[in-house]
Amino acid sequence: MATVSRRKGAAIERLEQLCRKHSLPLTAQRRAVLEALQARLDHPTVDELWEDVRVLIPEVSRTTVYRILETFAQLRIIRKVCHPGAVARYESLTTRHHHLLCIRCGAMTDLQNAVYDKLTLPGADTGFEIEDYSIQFSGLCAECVASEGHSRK
Amino acid sequence: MATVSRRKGAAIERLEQLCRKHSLPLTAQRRAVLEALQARLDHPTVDELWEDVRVLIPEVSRTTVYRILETFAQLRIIRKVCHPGAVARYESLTTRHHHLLCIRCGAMTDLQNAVYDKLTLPGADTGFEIEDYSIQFSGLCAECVASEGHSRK
DNA sequence: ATTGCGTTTGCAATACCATGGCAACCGTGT
DNA sequence: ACACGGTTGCCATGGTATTGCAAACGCAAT
Repeated sequence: MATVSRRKGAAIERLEQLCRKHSLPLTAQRRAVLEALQARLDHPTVDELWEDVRVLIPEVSRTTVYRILETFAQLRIIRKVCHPGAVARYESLTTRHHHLLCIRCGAMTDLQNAVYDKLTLPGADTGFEIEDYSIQFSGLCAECVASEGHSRK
Repeated sequence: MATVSRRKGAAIERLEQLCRKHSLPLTAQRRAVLEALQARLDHPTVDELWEDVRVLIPEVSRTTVYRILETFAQLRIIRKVCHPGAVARYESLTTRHHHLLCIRCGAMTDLQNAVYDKLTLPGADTGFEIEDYSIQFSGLCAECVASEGHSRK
């Protein structure tokens, strides 16, 4: 199928490190889930990812994908995306970026702009140990603007 | 401007205006849902709000609460909170604020700090018509820091 | 390479969240 | 007061996420 000639990918190496660190066995399923997620540029749901993983491991269970994604999110290998919809979505950890979210249809797009990447994190007075941030810009996507254009604010 | 008589609550008045504007009947259920949401300072789930509304209208249906919240969110009277959990959460529209989110347990707290309130919105080149934004700071809450303190980063 | 242990996986069943259809009800304008 | 259209409540349905347990697997010691 795919050419295996390419090197391992930095994130897979990182996965090996993290699995060792947390004493987690590095199974074929875990590898496949991470690869499938990193091959995507959007914010797939669990079922979408399941479809991708089945290409690599046809007999993989949906439950397993659920569990692996949850585990990875806990270890901060991937990120569970904040989305107002009722289904869980994930994304691989890439560079810092932000999200454009349509209030009406739920469409979500990435936004990368250095202007927003230099904020200073809140201090310890919040009670939280903040590691990262992401800005959610909310509004209307192009399609919804077109279909809602008359109602003024 | 400071002399705003607190008789009815500004948001209820706003609700009446918006209902008229969109030709929506202003029912007792809609009033109760909005009041219940504004009485809370957190980010309640639909069921949590349903419990509150039942105090005011004992025979209200859970389905109705679902529908009203969805309608209000569409009209931008309230906001559907972005939360990685699988259940929908809402908050009443207040001033611009941001969220501290625990990656581990899902706890969510508001953060209000003028430092983060002066960002310029992305332009039309994004294809979106942005109205507002909110920053999601992600990390560990105090409890989870305590229970995860050994794993070095 | 083999063995043994603890973890993970897969399957099925279950719980839970959210939505849709339909008759009765209620708010609104006349 | 009346009639109309939208809303509500109930029930059923669809879909998502979680749980328990036997079998399979990864990992490390032998």
